[in-house]
Amino acid sequence: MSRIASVLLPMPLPEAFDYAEPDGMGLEVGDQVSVPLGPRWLRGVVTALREAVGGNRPLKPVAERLDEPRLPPGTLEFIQWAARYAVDEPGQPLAIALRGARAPKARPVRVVDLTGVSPARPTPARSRVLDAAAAGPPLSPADLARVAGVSSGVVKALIEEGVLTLRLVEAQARFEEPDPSRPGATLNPSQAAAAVALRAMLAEGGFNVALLDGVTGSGKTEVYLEAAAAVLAADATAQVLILLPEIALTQAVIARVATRFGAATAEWHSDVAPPARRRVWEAVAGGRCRIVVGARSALFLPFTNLALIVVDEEHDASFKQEEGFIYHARDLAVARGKIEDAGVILASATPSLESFRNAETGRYRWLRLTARHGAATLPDIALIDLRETPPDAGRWLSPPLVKAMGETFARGEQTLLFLNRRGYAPLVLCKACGERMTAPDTDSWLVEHRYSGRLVCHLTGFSMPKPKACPHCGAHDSLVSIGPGVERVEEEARSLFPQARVAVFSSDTVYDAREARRLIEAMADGQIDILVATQAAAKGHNFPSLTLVGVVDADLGLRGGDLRAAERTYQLLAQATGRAGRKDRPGRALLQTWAPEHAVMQALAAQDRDAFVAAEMAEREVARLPPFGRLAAVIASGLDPAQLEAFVQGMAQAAPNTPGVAVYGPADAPLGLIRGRRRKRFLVRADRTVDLSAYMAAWRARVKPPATIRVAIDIDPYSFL
DNA sequence: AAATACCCTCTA
DNA sequence: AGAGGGTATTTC
Repeated sequence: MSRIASVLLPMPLPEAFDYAEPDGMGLEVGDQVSVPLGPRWLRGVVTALREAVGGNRPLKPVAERLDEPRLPPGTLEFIQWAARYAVDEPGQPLAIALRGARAPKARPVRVVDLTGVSPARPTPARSRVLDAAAAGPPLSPADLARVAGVSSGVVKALIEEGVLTLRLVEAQARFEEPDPSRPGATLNPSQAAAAVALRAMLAEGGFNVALLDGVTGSGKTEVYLEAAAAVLAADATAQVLILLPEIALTQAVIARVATRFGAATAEWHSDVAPPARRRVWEAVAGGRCRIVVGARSALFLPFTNLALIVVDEEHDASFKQEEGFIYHARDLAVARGKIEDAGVILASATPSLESFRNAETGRYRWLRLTARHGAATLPDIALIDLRETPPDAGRWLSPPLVKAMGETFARGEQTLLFLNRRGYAPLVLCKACGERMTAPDTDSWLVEHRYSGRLVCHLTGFSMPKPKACPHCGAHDSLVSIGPGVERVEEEARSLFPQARVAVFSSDTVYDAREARRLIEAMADGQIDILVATQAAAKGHNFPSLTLVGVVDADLGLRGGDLRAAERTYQLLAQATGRAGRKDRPGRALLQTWAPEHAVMQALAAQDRDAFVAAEMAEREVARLPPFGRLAAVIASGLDPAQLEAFVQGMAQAAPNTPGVAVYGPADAPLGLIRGRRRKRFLVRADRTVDLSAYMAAWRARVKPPATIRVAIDIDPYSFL
C-alpha cells in the first residue's frame, strides 16, 4: 500500500497538491520536499499523508525529501489558520514562513582543530592557544587568536607546523543560551505588581492574554522581560518572541534583552541579510534559539516550543500588513498563542480599542502601570490655537512654539518637532494654471523632496526631477510648494536658530537599522539640539535631555475622517508627547491645532486617556463598529473602467444575504487610480457573532473575476483608501 | 509564480 | 505562413 502526500507550495495556489510518496521515503507531515510542478521543480511542505485508495488519477511522485528542518505542527496549523482568516491561499503565508528556509546559506567557515601533535617549540603564547582550542567550541583562526589573547601569527604558525589543522564547517549560528537567573532591573511597586501577575498567569500555563497598559515611560519593557525570564527559567526549551512595530526599535530592545539575559538574541525583519536570516530560521526550528526580537513576519517562524509572545506597542498600525498577504500581526499573535498554548502579552501606553474592549470584558487580563519610571513626571501638554497665534506667512511654527524652542535651546536641552510627513512639501501646483502634480496614471500628489531635488510619489515610488516649467501649461517658474514636510520644518528651524544643530529623522534620512541607531545615539548623546521627525522617531526611544516636543500639525491625522482617525491621532500624539521629559527633567509638549475644541485635542491636553477612550467607545458602540462589530473591505482594481464597473455590479448582486451582515458599496476608492488601475471598494460590517472570514470566502467563491481584475479582501481593515 | 497555450496583428 | 506580442490558463 502506498501513500499520497499533500504538498503545500509557497505560491498563490488554491490548495495543497497531491503527490505519490515513493516507496521507502518515509515522509512525515511538516517535511520539506522537492516536487515537480509542470516543467519545474519546487520546494514545498507536506501538510497531510493518507493511504492511496484505488481509482486515483496517476500522481507525480515526490522527488526528494530535503535535508532541512521539518515545519513544526504548530507552525503548519498557524499557516492554515492565517490563510483561512485572511481569506487567501494557504501558499501565501507558507511563502512568508519559508522565507528563512529558502534564503542562501552562509559560506562555510574555517575552524581550527587540534591534531594531537605537540609544538616543537612551546612558548607561553602557544600554550594559551592550545588551551583555548582544547577548552571551547571550534573557533575560526581569528577568533582563536582573540580568545587566547595572541596575535594571528601565532595561530598561523601552529597551523603551518601541523599542531593545528583547518576544517570547513557550515556556519551555524551560536545563539547564546539566555540566563534568566541574572538579576533583572529594579522594579517600582507598580511594575513589580504587574510582573507578579504576569508570572502567575504564565505559571498557570496554557493560552492566556494580558494587556500591559502603562503610560509612556512607565517601564513596560522591564516588566515583560521579567515575564520572559519566568518562562525561560521554567522550561529549558521554551522560546520567546518579542514583536515590534518598527525595525528602528529592534536594536534598542535587543540591547535590553542582552543586558537582562547576558546573551545575544536573534533579530528578524526585512533588513536582516539572507544568510543571517537562514541561520535564525534554522536555529529557531532546531530549538537552538530561545529569544527572537523581530517585526511582524517573525510570527511565521518555525518555533518548536513557543511559550510567550510579546507584542510591544500593540496599538501600532505598522503591525498591519497592507500588501500581498494582508494580516494584522497583533491579531495573528493572539491566534498563534492559542495554537501554541502560549502566553501573549500586549503592551502599550495607548491600547487599541479592540484590546481595551477585551480587557474590559475580562477576555484579557488587564495590568496597569501607573507611575512613570524613576523620578520622571508626565510632560505638561498645552494646545496652541493656530487661529489666535498663526505662524507668519510661509512659516509653520507659531510664535508660542518658537518661543518655547528658544527657551529650551538656551537651557541646553533638546526639542523634538513632530510632523508625520516626509519630504519638503506634500503638494506642488502651478500658480498659472492650477495643475496639481501627480504621478502618471495615479491619483496621489507628488511630494517635493529638496534633498534629492525630485518629486516623489509615496504610493508608487515614481519620481522625477522637479521640472522648470509646468508640464500642463508650460509656464516657467510657476510651480509652488504647498504645505510643510519635515525638510521644510528643518529649513525653518535652521533659519530661526542658526547656532542650533538640526537633524531630520524620517525614512528618507534613516534608511536602515544602522543609520537609525546612529541618529538615535547622536540624539541621546546630546549632539543634536532640534530633531525634526516623522513617526519613525516618535515611538519608543528615550532621550534624557529632550524636554520639549512640538507637534507641528496635530490635526493631520484627523483629516481623513475614517473610522480610526481619532483613535490613531490620539495614539500617535500621546506617543509623541510622551517623549518629553524623562529622567529628572520635566518636559512639556505643545500641539499646534486649528481645532482645539476637538475631543482628541481636549483629551490630550487634559491627559485623560480613559475619558477619550470612553467617548470613542460609546460612538463605536452606537454605530456597531469595531470593537463592537467587525469590518472587512474588498478592493477590486482593473485597467478597463467599464469592465471593472460591470464586475463590481455583479459582485454586489452576488453578496450572500446573511443576518447580521451589511454590505456597502461598490464605491470609488479615495485613491481611485493607482498605476493606471481604477479601484472600487466594498465595505462589509458584521456582528461579532458572524464568521466574517467564512462570509467573505463564500462571497468570493460566487464570483469569478476576469483575469485582468484583481480582488483583494482585507479583514479588519485599517486603511480606508 | 511561472511556464505555456492561445489568439490576435503585422510583415513579407 | 510565421514571427511577435500580450493575455488567459494550468500546474497534483
